[in-house]
Amino acid sequence: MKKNFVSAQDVAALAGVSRSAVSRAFTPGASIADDTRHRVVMAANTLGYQVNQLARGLMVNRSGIVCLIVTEMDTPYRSRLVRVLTQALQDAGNIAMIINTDRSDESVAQALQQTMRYRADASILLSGLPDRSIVQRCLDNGQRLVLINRDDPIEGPYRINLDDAGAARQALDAFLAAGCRRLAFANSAVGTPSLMAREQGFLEAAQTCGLPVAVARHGATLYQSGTTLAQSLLAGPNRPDAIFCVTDLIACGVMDVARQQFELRIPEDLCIIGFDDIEQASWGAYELTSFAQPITAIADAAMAALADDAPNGLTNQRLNSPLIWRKTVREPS
Amino acid sequence: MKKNFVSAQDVAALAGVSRSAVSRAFTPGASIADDTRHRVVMAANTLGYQVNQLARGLMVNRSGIVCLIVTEMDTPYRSRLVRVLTQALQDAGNIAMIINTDRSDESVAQALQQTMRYRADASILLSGLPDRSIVQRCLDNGQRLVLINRDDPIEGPYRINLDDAGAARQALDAFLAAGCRRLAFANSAVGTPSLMAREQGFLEAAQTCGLPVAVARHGATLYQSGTTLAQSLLAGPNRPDAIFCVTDLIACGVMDVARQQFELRIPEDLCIIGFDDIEQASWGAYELTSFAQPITAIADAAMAALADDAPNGLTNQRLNSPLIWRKTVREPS
DNA sequence: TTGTAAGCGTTATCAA
DNA sequence: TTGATAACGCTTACAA
Repeated sequence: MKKNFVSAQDVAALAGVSRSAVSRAFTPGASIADDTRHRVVMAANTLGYQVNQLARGLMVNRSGIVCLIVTEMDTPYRSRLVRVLTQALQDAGNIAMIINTDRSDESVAQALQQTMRYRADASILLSGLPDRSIVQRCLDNGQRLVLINRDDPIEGPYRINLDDAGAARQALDAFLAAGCRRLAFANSAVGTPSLMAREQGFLEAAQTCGLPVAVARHGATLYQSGTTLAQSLLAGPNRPDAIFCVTDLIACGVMDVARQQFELRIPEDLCIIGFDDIEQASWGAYELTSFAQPITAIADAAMAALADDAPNGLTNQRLNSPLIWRKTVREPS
Repeated sequence: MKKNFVSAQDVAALAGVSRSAVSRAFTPGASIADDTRHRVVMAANTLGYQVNQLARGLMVNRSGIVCLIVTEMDTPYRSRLVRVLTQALQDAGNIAMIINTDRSDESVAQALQQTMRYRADASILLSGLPDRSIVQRCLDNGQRLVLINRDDPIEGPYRINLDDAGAARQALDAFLAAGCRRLAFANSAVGTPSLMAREQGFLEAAQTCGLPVAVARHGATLYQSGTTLAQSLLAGPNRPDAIFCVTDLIACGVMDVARQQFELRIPEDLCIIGFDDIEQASWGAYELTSFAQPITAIADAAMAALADDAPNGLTNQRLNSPLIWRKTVREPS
């Protein structure tokens, strides 16, 4: 039989006060005499009492729980975002629940239902987007919804996005300044809005300059996809001298086969730009020039969206991802 | 004013039944007529009702919440473990809460208090260990406690550990077979029990063979520490020809400076073994021979410890980490 | 099989 | 400032 936790009742008995006094002792700004609060706290400590947030949430209609719904959270960028978000939530007095999903809308819908069962104050979606009806249901029940890097045209939730197209243009400029003319784009096959926005932006910018772009799409957004993408891009007749990779993970894969299999020097023979600025981008083996995800800004925006007095003007934030120059693009001479 | 969620009351009213009927409709194996259950479910669907787990937890004295207490969760090994654990919890019908800590016992103690406030059924500590009194308090309140890779001699919690010393011996054997004689050990300065067990095991095994080991300790268990460790180990007069790195992250740092700064060939001039088998270990730039964390076995053991009928014999599991041969150690010829 | 009523551990309201 | 009492949304005897 499972033991019960210590309750306010127990504390009240030991301290010789009513249970409301115990409640007040743990409510900031409640009207209670210093003396009684002291007695209650003493009793609570000897008993090891902790306020039951489940019961408290029932009363105040606010659980303090925020749900993070995430795919592939063991990926460098994703895990860093999760860490920063959970930390920010903690600092704000909330607590994070994590639900893993695959990319299917159905699994995200299930996650959102779970979120509602625990009466989470808010859900933050790091990937995936379910049916509009379930989104609406969350909203109807008073749950906040924050979408990160989901550029879908959906009304209601707060949305935090990057200027992917702008970054893509900047990447093109960097390549042109380095003297590159045979351009390529290495994408995964998942087709997420933000990923496609990077491709689209790069293609359009190149078109403006009258330059063609070889684009390849393959697999998940992982290192392994980078290796096979490099094989198809570099084996062709008109070998590119610049590849914009939709993600650092892919860029690392591209670099490794470019060097080891095709014996290319980077950046002399081939320039590379990635996206995310994961930790490995700064490692000696890569020194990858990459656009940095503004993780803290994203977390700040998310926390602002969760604040009680969140203004309506913020419902669609677009943040910039600065280009971090390292050694995979020749500097303009 | 925050909106309320739909309650069983609302559903009962719409379905024309009592609230207990609603409760029964969502309790597996409850005695209820098919017809009424159907009516209730219909009503629940149109209203978007989800059982309130907070209130439910209050009644059944079981929240379904399991807390993961973790340091540096954006590290490759850690994030993979968190992903697998959260997934396993989900599959078992539980839900994961995440609390970040620094390594201080105080912050872990605070995390455990938070865990108790949410009446988590169990807490899983991936790092850090607080005062025995707070541990005891969790246990007293009926909360399960699982410690992963914490080799502390503490009674009560379930403990899941690796055979670090055995792995260290195996590493030594591999180096010896490769013809290495000038041994080194690259450790971080954090001094976690499992990290120290690897060092200790390596030193003792080497001593048995009468071989000295140069050991260096520095910084956190991160890539950057590997780079500075390599600098101090490789710059000396009697340059090692084999380095056992306490962690893959450190091994990657060591490899990058060994190659780029000291122009050493791996494994011809220098053999390296790591620990964890993180994803990057398999990347083309490293191809690191490393001991694999048995992540799924760890998760399975943790889930077994959380099961209602968890036997007592399991309280101290020790798992093996197989050596994954890649290309940083010369094969015995 | 069903509804009524009590109880879970809180906070909020209202007298005292 | 304090204690009694009524919610909160659920489950679970107990009767019907």
